Amino acid sequence: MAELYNHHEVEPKWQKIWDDEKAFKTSDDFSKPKYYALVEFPYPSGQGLHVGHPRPYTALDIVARKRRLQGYNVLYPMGWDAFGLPTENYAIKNKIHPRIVTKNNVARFKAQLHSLGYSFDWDREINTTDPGYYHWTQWIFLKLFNAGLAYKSEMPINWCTSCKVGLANEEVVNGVCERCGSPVVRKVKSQWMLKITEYADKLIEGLDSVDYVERIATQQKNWIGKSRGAEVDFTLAGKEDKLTVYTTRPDTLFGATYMVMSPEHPYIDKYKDAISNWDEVVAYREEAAKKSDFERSELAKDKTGVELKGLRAVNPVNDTEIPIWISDYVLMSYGTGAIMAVPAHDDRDWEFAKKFGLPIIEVVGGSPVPVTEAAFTVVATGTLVNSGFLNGLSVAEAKEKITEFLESRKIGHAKVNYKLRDWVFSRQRYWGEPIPIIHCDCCGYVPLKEEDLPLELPEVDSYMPTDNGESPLAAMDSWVNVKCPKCGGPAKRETDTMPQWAGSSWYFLRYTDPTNDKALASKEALKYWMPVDWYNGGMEHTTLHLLYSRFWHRFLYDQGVVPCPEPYAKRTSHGMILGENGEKMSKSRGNVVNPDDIVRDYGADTLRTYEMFIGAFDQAASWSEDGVKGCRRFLERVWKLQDMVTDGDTYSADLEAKMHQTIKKVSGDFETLKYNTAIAALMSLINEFYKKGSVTKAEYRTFLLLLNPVAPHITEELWSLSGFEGRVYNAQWPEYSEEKTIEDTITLAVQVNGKLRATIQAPKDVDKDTAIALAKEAAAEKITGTVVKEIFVPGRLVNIVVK
RNA sequence: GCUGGUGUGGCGGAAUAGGUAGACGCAAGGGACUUAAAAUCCCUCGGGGGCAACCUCGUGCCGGUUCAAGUCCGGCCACCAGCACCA
Repeated sequence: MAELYNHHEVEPKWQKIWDDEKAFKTSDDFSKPKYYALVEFPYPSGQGLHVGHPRPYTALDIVARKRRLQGYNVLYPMGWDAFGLPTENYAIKNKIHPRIVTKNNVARFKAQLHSLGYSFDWDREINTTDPGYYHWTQWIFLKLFNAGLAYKSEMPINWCTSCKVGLANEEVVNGVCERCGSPVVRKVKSQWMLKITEYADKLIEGLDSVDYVERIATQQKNWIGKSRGAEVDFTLAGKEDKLTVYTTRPDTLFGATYMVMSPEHPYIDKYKDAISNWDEVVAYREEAAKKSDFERSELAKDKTGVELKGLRAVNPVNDTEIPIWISDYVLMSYGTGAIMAVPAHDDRDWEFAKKFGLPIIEVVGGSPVPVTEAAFTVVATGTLVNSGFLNGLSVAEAKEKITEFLESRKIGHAKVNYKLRDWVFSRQRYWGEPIPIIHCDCCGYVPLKEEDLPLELPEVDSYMPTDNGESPLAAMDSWVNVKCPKCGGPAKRETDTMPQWAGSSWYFLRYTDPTNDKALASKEALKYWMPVDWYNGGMEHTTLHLLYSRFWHRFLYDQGVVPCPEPYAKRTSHGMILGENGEKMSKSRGNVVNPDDIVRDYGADTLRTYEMFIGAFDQAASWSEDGVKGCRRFLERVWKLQDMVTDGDTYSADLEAKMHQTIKKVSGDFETLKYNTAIAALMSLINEFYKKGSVTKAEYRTFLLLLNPVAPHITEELWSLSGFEGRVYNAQWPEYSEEKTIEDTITLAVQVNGKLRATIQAPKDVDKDTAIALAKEAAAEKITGTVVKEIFVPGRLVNIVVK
């Protein structure tokens, strides 16, 4: 009899052997077929690993391990996204250098990951805070700068009142800081910006060439928010200027009964003298300025606004004079900051018109209710009315015709707009990559020379950010004051640092050649390894990291640095692991599970198995300690299987089909995120072995191989105890034969009028007539009346239809 | 409001292409072993009816297509996620 399964001995033993034997070292042999599996590298926080981390890591570890058994050269790397605010805040609070904090956190994370038995190639470990790494982050920034895609701009930014730092639009969630939950206000600051908008189309088109799960692709498309329409010039009555608007419905131009400008529109000041109710306008404008963008949209229900009395616009298609209003429902940051209002065919304009008693003119017929009752916004049906030369046309035809008309008269043109904004790239913080730019009064912004990279973070006395919005680096005179690389005159360094997203926007490239000091990675390594074959990560990164890194990668492709336009061939996403009570795990809720405790009490293999068995991989799942116990029980049954092994180099006759079915099922499920059913199939198979009380050597061997990617330690131990050759990690993945997955004798369902009445046993290749004859015999009592139809589905059922 | 997704036992969840609903696991109940407990093993486990073989209802709700619907179509409802005055 075998001893009881002791994970305390088995797991560290094999982790050491794998390390010693360099079991998972990625080969530099570029002639072998490659497979690049990637999980998002963690931010090494002070809290240590969370039980959420092992879910994606185990999933791709399974894929990586399986691929190795299938003969691929596998790259499955890990590293640290280590710049960032929490580390800096911790450093400030505890007066420890962020570098030290990072080092300690990384050590803890690494030990935790190691205890889970992941097959990462630790020789390729990277760290974004390493100067040898951020050398190339800065290098990419210089490329962007030289290509005109990085620029400095005075603009209102999202300012987190607690972190004292500017945020990208993507980092503001419901008006508060994504990180700390504090209110975000608008603040005008000079910021480095990246022109991601220039890549909007390429980022949309690129989605067609990759295999992303549907919801990720759609979310990215919605975030980029491409819309097609036209810009139209309205003249200001009695003035030289034109008021240009953007609309997606140029077909409704005849229905424009008033205009609305954003309260920030420059024409308001320009035509101050013409506006007779100036005091009222100023009051409204001040009121609007006080509100954050969030409040403005929160208060969306009730429209407000003020008419600019004395200023009127002329509709270019019918020369009608119409009033101009200002209202905060029109945003300065989208389109032209002004709109033509067509209340009959736009919900917002309709509400505004109703509130202020403005005329509503129907120009698209087909509305189910009069347009005085509700706006008619449907585009698919409807024919133009009250619209001069557009009358009788469909909406689509009218759009085309009016655009031609506007272009021929030079009073408008087709125009595409995006919701995507440029990326605010400055952070007024210490613990980030210094931006390698020098500002010279004569030469402007001058990039550092490539040979002067990396520009290392200097030591400072205090990491405290300042209330005036300057980075702690600004106080370091000796570092700030330099000579201009161009003219040699006195100049100052940029003191803002890069956001955390910088280092993670290209890290997958570095893994291919992590120690290269001549380039971010060699051309050969990039050509061989890229693109990433399978990238899994959190849904929360869809409009942040995932979009940013696609942008950088596409840019690097355009620069000839990387060999393919898209970085990730396949992207999947895992669901969150919730607490036992179904709520998000958090300290305050007291429902946090520490993976260290699970590894200690049940073992790494149990944790891995449980997290894969917990439910559908892409959906949220609640933690259950009882569920963990169930998986441990399964592994103990696996352990005890060693006492049932009998000689036999083949599968036994009664289990042959089941063996082939299981190989097929497990092989397929590991590829399609269905880890839970793969494990269920293995449990089902082991139940068969127990029912028989024995398992042949061949069956046992296959079983261990199939289970190995999920539970690598116990399978490696059992493999070695059974005297199988070598190690599981470099054995071969088992094969199945499609033909053998079908049993010789199958069970057919017998239905009468679609209802199950009996089952029959028949040979697998039974013909229709025999099957029907058997079925009629088995369900004879139920067949009353005339048989009108007989249906035979091979391998499935017989259905007798009687009347 | 818009976009995407999900609704199946006491619970987590299964069910290629429409073809025996509830795999696998958990919990629960009963039994064996034990002085006892834990562990382990065996049995039961969607509702209702029947001693039983069986019958009947049942995959959020209403209708439809089909020999056959958890799966397809039409119309609702609920929940989750993302976006949200983007003209």
